[in-house]
Amino acid sequence: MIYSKELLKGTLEVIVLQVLSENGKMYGYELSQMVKEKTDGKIHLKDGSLYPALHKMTKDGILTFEEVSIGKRVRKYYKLTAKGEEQKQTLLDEMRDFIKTMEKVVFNEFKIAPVI
Amino acid sequence: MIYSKELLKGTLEVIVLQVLSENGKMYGYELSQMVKEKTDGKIHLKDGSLYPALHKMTKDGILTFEEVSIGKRVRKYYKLTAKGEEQKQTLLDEMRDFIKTMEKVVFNEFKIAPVI
DNA sequence: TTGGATATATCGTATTATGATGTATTACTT
DNA sequence: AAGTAATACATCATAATACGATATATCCAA
Repeated sequence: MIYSKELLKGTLEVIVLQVLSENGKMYGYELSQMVKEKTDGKIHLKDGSLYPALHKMTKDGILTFEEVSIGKRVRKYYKLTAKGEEQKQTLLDEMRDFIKTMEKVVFNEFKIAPVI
Repeated sequence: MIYSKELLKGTLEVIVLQVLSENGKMYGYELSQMVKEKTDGKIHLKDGSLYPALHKMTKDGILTFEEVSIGKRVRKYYKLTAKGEEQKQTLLDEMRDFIKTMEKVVFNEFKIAPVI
C-alpha cells in the first residue's frame, strides 16, 4: 500500500538520517530495502529520490561516504557526520512536533473528556 | 513557530475536512483562525492555500457552500457533503497510518523493549 | 542465456502550499 | 475624521520535493 505521495514530502531526509544513524554505515540500495521492510512496504524510497538525496546531503556536509569494491562493483557506504547528527536531532524534534500537532488538529486530542 | 513547509504537504485537505466536520458550517477566514488557535499558531493556513483548496473541494463535490450576507459583505459558509464525509474518513485513516509508520521508522517504535 | 535482483545515476514532470498582489468592508484608535 | 488593523474573499506565478522514466552495469539462478 502506498501513501499519498504528498504526505511523504519532507520525510525523506529524517528517514535517511535516522536509519543510517541506527545502522552506522549503509549503502543506498541497502537503505531503501531496510526502509521497505520496516514499513511493510508502505514506504518505498525510490532510486529517483534516494540517490539525489544522498548526493545533496553529502554536499551539505551531513553525510560522508566511503567506496568499497565488491567484486567489480563499487558500493558507497554512507554515514552521518557530526553535523549530520545535529541535523538528525533537529529533524526528529520537528517530526515529533509535527505529529503532535496533527494529532491535536485531526484527531481532536486537545478535547477534554466530557464530565458526565 | 512554523514547520518545514514540506511536512505540511498533503495535510490541508484532511485538516479542512476534519475541522469543518467538527463545526458543521464555517467560512474560510473562520476556519483558518480556528486552525491557528488550535495549533498555537503552528499551522497557519494561508489565503493562497485555503481559498483555492475550498474551491477545488467544492468542484470535486466534497464540499458545498451557502452565501450569507453580513452587512455589505458576503460570507461563504462551507460544509461537507456525503461524499465529503467519506473522503474525510479515507484521509483520516491515511493520516493515522502515515503517523504510525513514521513513528515506526523514525522513532523506532517497532523495537521490543529489551529484557534486562 | 535470459530474466530478475543488485547498485548507482540523471533529468524532466507533477503536485501542492506559498508569497505576492489585489479588492473591499468593518472596527478600532487617536 | 483619518488612519490603520482586522475581516473576507480571490488569483496566479513560483519554489520545493519526490517520483517516473530512462540508462548503465554486475551478479546469480533457472
